[in-house]
Amino acid sequence: MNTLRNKVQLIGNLGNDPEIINLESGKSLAKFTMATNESYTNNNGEKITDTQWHNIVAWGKTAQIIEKYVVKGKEIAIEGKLTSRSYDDKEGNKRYITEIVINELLLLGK
Amino acid sequence: MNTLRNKVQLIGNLGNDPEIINLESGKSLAKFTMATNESYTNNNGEKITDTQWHNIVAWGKTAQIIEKYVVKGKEIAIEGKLTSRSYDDKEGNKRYITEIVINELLLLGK
Amino acid sequence: MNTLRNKVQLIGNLGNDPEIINLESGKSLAKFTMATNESYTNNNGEKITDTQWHNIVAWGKTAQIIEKYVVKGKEIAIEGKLTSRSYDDKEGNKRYITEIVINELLLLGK
Amino acid sequence: MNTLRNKVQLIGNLGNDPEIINLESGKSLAKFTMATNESYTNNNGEKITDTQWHNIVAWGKTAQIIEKYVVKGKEIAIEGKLTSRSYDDKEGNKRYITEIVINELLLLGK
DNA sequence: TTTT
DNA sequence: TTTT
Repeated sequence: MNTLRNKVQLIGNLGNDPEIINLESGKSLAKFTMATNESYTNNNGEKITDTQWHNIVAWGKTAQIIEKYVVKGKEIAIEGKLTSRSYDDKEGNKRYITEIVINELLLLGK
Repeated sequence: MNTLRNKVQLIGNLGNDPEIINLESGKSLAKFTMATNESYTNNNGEKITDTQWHNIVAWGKTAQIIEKYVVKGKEIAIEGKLTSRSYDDKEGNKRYITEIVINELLLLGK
Repeated sequence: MNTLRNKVQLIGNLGNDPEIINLESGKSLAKFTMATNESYTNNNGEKITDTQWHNIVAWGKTAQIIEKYVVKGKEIAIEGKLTSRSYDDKEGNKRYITEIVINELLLLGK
Repeated sequence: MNTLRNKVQLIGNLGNDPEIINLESGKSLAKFTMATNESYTNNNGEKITDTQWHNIVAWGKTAQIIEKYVVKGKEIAIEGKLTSRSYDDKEGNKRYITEIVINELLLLGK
């Protein structure tokens, strides 16, 4: 609900195998990183590739589909919500991380 | 080009007046933060408001429109690209920041 | 589900008051038309306004929100699915109609 | 410009080879139909497939890419604008057609 | 760290 | 730090 206010859509490839976490509550969680690749020719006629890496999180039924079908290198399309949170690192410093929480997943490629 | 691979859409309000930066190259740049608000009722019947804050960047003509018409509190819709970059902070630590670079802007409210 | 394959997003205004239909099954249905306005300057320097009209349909809880809060002229944002169907008109000719079935609704303006 | 107000995103397959039209003005135009497939299990436990067919139009450089790389059956992702227009059929009756004019094209599959 |  |  209210996904019209905060929506991210990415098409790209996984950089690693998903990490599956089974919480004590019985819920499961999948985490992985995903690359989006854009290539274009700049003003100097050079071919540029811009790769962006994204932190992805999925819950529940989507996490289970990911556990079953999604591996490192796989091409997927996702839609989700952009979220940021802070945590304290080992040295006690406040760190910020931005993650996309998946609403919908599409398996591409083959 | 290739915006289908990396697309963010947000509808929300500015948390501060945009910072306008005129680069030596003649290009201008606008930076601000934007909140997206989601409210829902949780399993305990409590009304929850989840506010996410986003770092927004705009270049060129869009930066000029922002300079003219967009102020703290203003409601806008944007579409852009999700980007992350690292920089070194004052203590020399590597820091990461995630920003949305605007492709398109819509002024809402009045 | 599977909304990534067929998604329409519109921001615009209602052309008429929504028609609310209460089906015998107990379900309710809202129907209305909605305009999207685009204005631009063409190659001859003339200011052009292109208005597109869309047939919108909503079911269930969304239909009830529309019945309560949405009237002719109101500005809304919607996300939905693009559908086409055929029917026979009064003269017995096959006619085709394209409609957007709402997944999500946002009330704009005030 | 102003694509935030009227945006369609489809992922699916071509139902026919694109028709390429070279206008006297020197512009080229590509036309084809595209299916989006949704499958789900209904309340009676039956597996349902809902296929929607869409009329697609592309101009200029996108039409040239389509001419080169896109054939019947090919999987593509598109983003475009929802438009409707009327024309008179052979019997002189006013007919309406809804088309999606492509802004952006992505070739999927292989 | 992916992919084309 | 916004807004409803």
